[in-house]
Amino acid sequence: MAKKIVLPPDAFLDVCPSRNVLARVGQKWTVLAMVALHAEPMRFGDVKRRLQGVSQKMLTQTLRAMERDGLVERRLYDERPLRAEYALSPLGRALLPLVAALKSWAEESLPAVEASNRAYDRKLARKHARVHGL
Amino acid sequence: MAKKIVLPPDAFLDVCPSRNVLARVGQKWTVLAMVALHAEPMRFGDVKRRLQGVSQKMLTQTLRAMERDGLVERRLYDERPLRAEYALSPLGRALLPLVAALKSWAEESLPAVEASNRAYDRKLARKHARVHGL
DNA sequence: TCAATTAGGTACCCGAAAGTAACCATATGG
DNA sequence: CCATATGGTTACTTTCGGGTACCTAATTGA
Repeated sequence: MAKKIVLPPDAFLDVCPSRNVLARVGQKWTVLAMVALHAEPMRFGDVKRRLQGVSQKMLTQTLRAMERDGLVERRLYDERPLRAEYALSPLGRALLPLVAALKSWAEESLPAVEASNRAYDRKLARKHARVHGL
Repeated sequence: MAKKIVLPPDAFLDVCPSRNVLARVGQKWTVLAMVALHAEPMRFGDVKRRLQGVSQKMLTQTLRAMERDGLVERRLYDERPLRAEYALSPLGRALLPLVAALKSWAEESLPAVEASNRAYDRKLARKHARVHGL
């Protein structure tokens, strides 16, 4: 039997499963949920209140997916009423600085991005007027 | 007229447009395209070959969106045949370290994530068997 | 003359992501 | 008795990201 050669993952290759990992971080609520959990474990309702506009279903779905990927740990306490706590796992804590930086970058760059959007749209409108008819 | 109070962007708020910025970075090909352009300007075809599996339409769409957001600059040279070069803008270069780290994290964490997936699925299967019927 | 390269654009379609609404159980407060 | 809170699940629907296929238009090589 020939020795199996193991290549390091490379997301540039279309067969590479690391693309899936990348895709999951790209889910709508994942980054925000991670940042919400940055400091201490939070209860479901607390996270929900933090992520304004998230529906119950989507938050459950997001947290479940993160749990499945090993980014968060879910602890369900058998109390009445129920109590569920979510905390970043070691893997999640390793990812946290990256996504937190991403969120911060998005907030800081918002003015620049919006200005660029407007400039692009104006340029496109001028071109359209020139070509299509003024 | 009352003085307008300007709050800093906060992606936790559901009205905050920074969420859109975050969403665009989460698009399937954006991160890979940015990393591909990390070193030097590249031509359309070069980027396409680098991002294995990307369709021509999606690459155009991705690069256009990035251009509109001010992440890349597109230079079209009037040569025969046409030549188009894409380069990271200053804004894009500021974002590059973050998305590059994200891509690296995805590649490095792939084994851990896959192991976590398997463990989670096994646990879920056991629970299903216990509840539904063995 | 035919094919391939350059860099796109457009029409059409599917499946996944996301949202809405309803339901469940248990418990406390009015 | 009803509303609230806890933490979900399920069904249904809609949106849209992403894909394939086919088109342009100019130029080069076989």
